[in-house]
Amino acid sequence: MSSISHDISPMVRKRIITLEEVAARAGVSAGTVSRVLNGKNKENRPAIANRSEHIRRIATKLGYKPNTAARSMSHGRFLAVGFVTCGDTDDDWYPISGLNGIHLAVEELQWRLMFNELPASTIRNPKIVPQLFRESAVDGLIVNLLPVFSEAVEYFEKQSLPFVFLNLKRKTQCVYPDEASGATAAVKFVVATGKKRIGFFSRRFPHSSHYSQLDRYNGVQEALKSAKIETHRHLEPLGQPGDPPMTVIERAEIFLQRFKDLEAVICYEQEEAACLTMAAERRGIRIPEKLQILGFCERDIHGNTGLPIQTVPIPFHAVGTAAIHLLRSMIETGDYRLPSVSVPYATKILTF
Amino acid sequence: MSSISHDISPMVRKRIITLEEVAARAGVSAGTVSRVLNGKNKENRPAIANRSEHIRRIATKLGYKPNTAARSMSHGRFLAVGFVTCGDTDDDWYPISGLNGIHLAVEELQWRLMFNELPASTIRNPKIVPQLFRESAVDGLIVNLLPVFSEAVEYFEKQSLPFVFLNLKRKTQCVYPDEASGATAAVKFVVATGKKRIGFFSRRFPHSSHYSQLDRYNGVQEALKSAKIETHRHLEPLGQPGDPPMTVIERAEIFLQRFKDLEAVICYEQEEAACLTMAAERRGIRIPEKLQILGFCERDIHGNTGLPIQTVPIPFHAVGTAAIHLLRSMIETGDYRLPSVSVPYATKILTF
DNA sequence: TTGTACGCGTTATCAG
DNA sequence: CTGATAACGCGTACAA
Repeated sequence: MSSISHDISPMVRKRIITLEEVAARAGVSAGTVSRVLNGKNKENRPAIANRSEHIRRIATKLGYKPNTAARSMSHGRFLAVGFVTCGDTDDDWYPISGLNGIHLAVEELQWRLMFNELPASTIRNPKIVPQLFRESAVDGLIVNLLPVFSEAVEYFEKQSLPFVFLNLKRKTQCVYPDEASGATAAVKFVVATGKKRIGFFSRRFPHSSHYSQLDRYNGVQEALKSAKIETHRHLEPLGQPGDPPMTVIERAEIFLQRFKDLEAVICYEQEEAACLTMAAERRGIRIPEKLQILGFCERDIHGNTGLPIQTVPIPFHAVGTAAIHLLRSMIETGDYRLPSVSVPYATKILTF
Repeated sequence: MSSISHDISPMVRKRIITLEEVAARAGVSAGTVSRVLNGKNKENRPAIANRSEHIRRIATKLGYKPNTAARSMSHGRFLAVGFVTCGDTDDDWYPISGLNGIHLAVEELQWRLMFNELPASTIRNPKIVPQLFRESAVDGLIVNLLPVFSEAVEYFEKQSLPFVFLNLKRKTQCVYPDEASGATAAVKFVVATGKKRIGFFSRRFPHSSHYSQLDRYNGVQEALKSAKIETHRHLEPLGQPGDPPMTVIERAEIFLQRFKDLEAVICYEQEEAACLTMAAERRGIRIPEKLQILGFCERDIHGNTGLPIQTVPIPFHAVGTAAIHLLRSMIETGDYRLPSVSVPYATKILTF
């Protein structure tokens, strides 16, 4: 069916090359090779520099690669950290850009990054010891476990590894986006385009389930107040407590009916923005001509689609990088309870 | 701002416990503890069973965890594999469900999973040796590198590790979804709802850049033919070769104008489905009442939003699991060129 | 700067 | 079934 289905050509399996073998070929001892390759010699004198260069060339030619397991043993540390997400099918999510940021910082430190999963059911079952804690393989953990964070924090405290939680707002051991700065950026951007009647739309009424819900909401209201613009164009909770949950589109329809004069809406997330757009077009409100819609999102996912939604990019990449830096401090100082870090939004807003 | 900002309680740092220490406490030798914990003793006689139980209890009490680095050294293999994605900012993507499937299979094997990035720029620059290939840390690689796959294949061949490509269709060393089965499932589903005039919409005209474009398109046409339904309700390439690229929404508008009688549309991906939905609503075509829209997607991302798009779930989870099984065969047989595996779609289609 | 020797924690071998 | 011992590959302290 596809036009691409060539064979992949044969592959040569290489034997593992050790320091010892490089040393033998170079006529020196393994210790010397190790020092040269790790730059622990000053190489002042030209004779030495030449010999060292020779050793490096041989190592390259032979395809020598240090064995990280051996290095870990001798070093007494793994020089590796783990990323932990929940892994529950159809429920797992994490920002890939966040993992990119983590990897970037890990690579700079010459560390390695393990990928781990810890389902909610495992956390809740005290009888199960997950893989992650049955063997020791890393020096610390970056944890992305929003669905069950309160239980998760207790759970990780019982372990002996340092850890950093992502996107959780506590006094210590957390790294999270500063939602107030994001809200401010969003409002400034909208105000700069001349809009006066600005709403906030979210799937739920901001409550305590995740800090970003309340922080974005409050941040928007405060920024509007600073700009002397009317606040609180937002829906209260709808329906009775026991009612079947309303879809986001239904809520969006009510929102648009309630606030007929809106010029712009800042949405809690991209999903709300998409639903609101759909609801608006159905009512004949043309987006973005008649109504400007913004959503907070990991990245600009609408490149070249033409979808009329503007994106406030959440700084997950920077969050990931900062998390590794925090974890590194914990590992190297031995103090596992360092204060949390709040990462500001960039002021730039992506456009379509 | 947030209502949640408690302190995290102090943490006790534990020293590393070795086999030797467990052995000392149990009054046996390290070798014995190792054998007992690894179940290499039959434990026939009750006295032995009791002693073994005692050893296990002590190990648990002391919080003994095998050191994976030491185990790797002794075993001569890392018992770990790497997942490789491109990591380019704003361009990186992989199905999280696929990584879930990989992790599941890795965990069952009691292996570990490393997360690696290999930017296109690194692959193209022969002078750079990336982290991934500067040290040896894994027994094999699962590679997800679509943006540059042709160069990537050559690149990996030069290395000494076994590898499996995801979502690439070649004769060997690949695992990918069987798009024909997915197209058939989609068409069957739509036909079962009584639709007769069925279109196919994609951002680009199906070409060779990725096999799934052509395979989904052909699969749909063949399934339609089997169902004795008119085929080829699809746009040819639009515009001239040098023109600025058209947005997906613009293309969707032309599509709807061209095929006015459609009852259902199967879209190449979820993104096309979203854009088509938007374009349709703008023309007053109510979705899904007047037009049924399906899109292929990693998972049902529209849970509870009310967005009227139906999802054909791509079996990435199964692809990930199959990839690990294939890689395992390579590692254990020493044959790195095993035939590729095509993973069928489930027949179930998610609904909203 | 070099070579030697040892330690890291685990598993495998082998004699008892 | 057990204990002693060697081996895995690397880094490094030590003496030269």
